[in-house]
Amino acid sequence: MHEAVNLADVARLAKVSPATASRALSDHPHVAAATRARVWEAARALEYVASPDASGLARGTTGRIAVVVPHLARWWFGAALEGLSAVLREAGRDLLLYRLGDAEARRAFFAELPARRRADAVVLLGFGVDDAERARLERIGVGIVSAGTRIGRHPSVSIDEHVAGRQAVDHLLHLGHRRIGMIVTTDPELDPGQPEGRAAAYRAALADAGVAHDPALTVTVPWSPEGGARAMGQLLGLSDPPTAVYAHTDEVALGAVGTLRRAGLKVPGDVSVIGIDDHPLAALTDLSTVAQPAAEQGAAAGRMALAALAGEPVDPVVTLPTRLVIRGSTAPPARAERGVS
Amino acid sequence: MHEAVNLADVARLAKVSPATASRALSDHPHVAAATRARVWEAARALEYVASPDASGLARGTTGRIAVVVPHLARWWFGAALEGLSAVLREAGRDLLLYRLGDAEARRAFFAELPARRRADAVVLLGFGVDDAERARLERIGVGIVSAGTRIGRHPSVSIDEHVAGRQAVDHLLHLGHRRIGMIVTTDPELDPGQPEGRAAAYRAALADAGVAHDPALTVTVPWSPEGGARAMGQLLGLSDPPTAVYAHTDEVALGAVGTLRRAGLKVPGDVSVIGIDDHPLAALTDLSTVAQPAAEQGAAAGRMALAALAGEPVDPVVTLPTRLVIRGSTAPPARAERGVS
DNA sequence: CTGAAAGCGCTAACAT
DNA sequence: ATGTTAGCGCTTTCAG
Repeated sequence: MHEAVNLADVARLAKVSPATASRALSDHPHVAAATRARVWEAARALEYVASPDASGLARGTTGRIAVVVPHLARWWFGAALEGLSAVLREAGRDLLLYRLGDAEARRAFFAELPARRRADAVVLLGFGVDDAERARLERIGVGIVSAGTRIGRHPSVSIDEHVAGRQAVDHLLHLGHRRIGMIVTTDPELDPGQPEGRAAAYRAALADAGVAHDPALTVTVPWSPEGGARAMGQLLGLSDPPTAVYAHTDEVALGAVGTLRRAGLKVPGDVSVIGIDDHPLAALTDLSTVAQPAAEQGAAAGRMALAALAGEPVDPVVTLPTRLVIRGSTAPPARAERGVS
Repeated sequence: MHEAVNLADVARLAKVSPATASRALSDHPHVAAATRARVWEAARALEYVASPDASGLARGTTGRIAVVVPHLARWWFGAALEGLSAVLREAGRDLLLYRLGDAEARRAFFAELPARRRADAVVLLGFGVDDAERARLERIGVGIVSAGTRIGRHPSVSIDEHVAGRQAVDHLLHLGHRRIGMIVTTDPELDPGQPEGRAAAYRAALADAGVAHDPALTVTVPWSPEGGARAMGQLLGLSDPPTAVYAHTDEVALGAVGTLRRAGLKVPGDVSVIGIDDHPLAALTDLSTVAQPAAEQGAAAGRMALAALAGEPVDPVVTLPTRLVIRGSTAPPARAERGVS
């Protein structure tokens, strides 16, 4: 626990002024090579680590990026955060994590703007904000970027929800399914636009295939694997149950598969199931899905934030591709009921 | 993006000196109630948020806690981080997140001590460090606490790995299983003590039950659900395969279940499977397991760090309880092969 | 109870 | 190329 060593100590040991030491350590031009070497050597010897607070104060920046997330224990968020943290680490920026747990934490965050003066930029991961919240956020006075959702006109990365939904539903249609159920999951904390896009894709795909839309086949439940299980139960209770089910996320799809198994039904023999995400357990449980690059979205958001800080131009909207991954949970319906396309 | 407002602005508006404004805002004694109210009102009007860097510089603290994790996309880490972040938020501390991805990132972290001067305490989540790393860490000069592993003599929270392992294996033994396989998962990034404890429990449980230890029944694979799948394949290839399998984590257990299903075997009819964790998907897939409180471990670590900062006494070792959760993946062996206990 | 002044550790003109 | 001088925004003695 030896006492903190300052720039002054380094300067003294290197026999230069603090100013020169500072210049040498921050690789400024106009520093004699020999001097620079002497200073670095002194710094190394003393295990000197500059105080970012002090240099930030003097320079007017913090060296930190604030990252705001609504969840941490869900796959997408963890993966996105991994991508983001790797990019920030590479750039030598610190990551300040703000988790908006319940409604109260969320209200407090936007009311108290804790990120103010603490970060050079704010990255929002996977959740939308209302106009009032956006206004508050903008008062923090730093750049804003987001991944997985759009925040006003600020730069953002995400997938095309509509395309992802079409990839999933079109796959089921191609297999010959005509009676396709959809499990919509809502999460008050999340981006309201996400379920919308994925649900609209379902309706559009059915319409394009000439399949009549049956509202009974759409079940909405709050986000959670248990929700998926319950929703599947409801679909099975229908007088004419679906031969295939499209869930908005893999975790929910896995819940549905669980219910089917317990009901003694075969997947995909009796019912096909597809999700969206390509959660690590999807590969394991042989779940067909639409893969989305979560870590890449986080990384791209990080790069955009860094670019904005560097004054470089930033794409306002980056869309990353999704990919249909066909595994063993989807197959043609047992008795092919080909529609009159 | 209105210009940053400083303490000086607040002081001016409240017609007091910056010193008094500072005292009033930090709820010091010896400030007239009227003055205090005037200052707070001014601060509110200007949406003043103090610069933690400046006040930290002056006061000698940072208001931040550094949290170091080896992974983010795995359940335990996300959950622990959630518990930790909630506690820190409550206490008004900021959370600085350091993720040690690959070996290079890890080396850099310990070599460059980026947490130095940036945080008032360091919390290590779920991984052990070697002596050299610990020495470096201690040079950061702030308190250290850990969850999920022990770091020298620093305070830590965790479960009793040995007890957790016994709960799982004893359950299988109680059901009448005598030929029990174990899937050990190693992760170079993680605490080497963890697999040790869980594996030792297996051997001890078998010994106590008078079951001879067959080395062929222990398979070691690197951490990953796929690892679990492969390991199960190997166990199935044995001339006398196990009737039950104990996996060190649920994610791995689920991989094993996948392999069994693909092989056309029934769980638990043909083979019982149990894991450790109580991962959210365990409930869903009806996996028996030993539940461990991940979020609580993170929260406890946070509280310990805060207590240490406050100069309060801190328990050096906190052990949280685990709990056997019996679900549908475990049952008595088909042909009960009672041992000669 | 309040103000003036010094300083936290560093950087950025401004000199030389 | 290097040293000197001001602060960055806040807290904190030390005086009143």
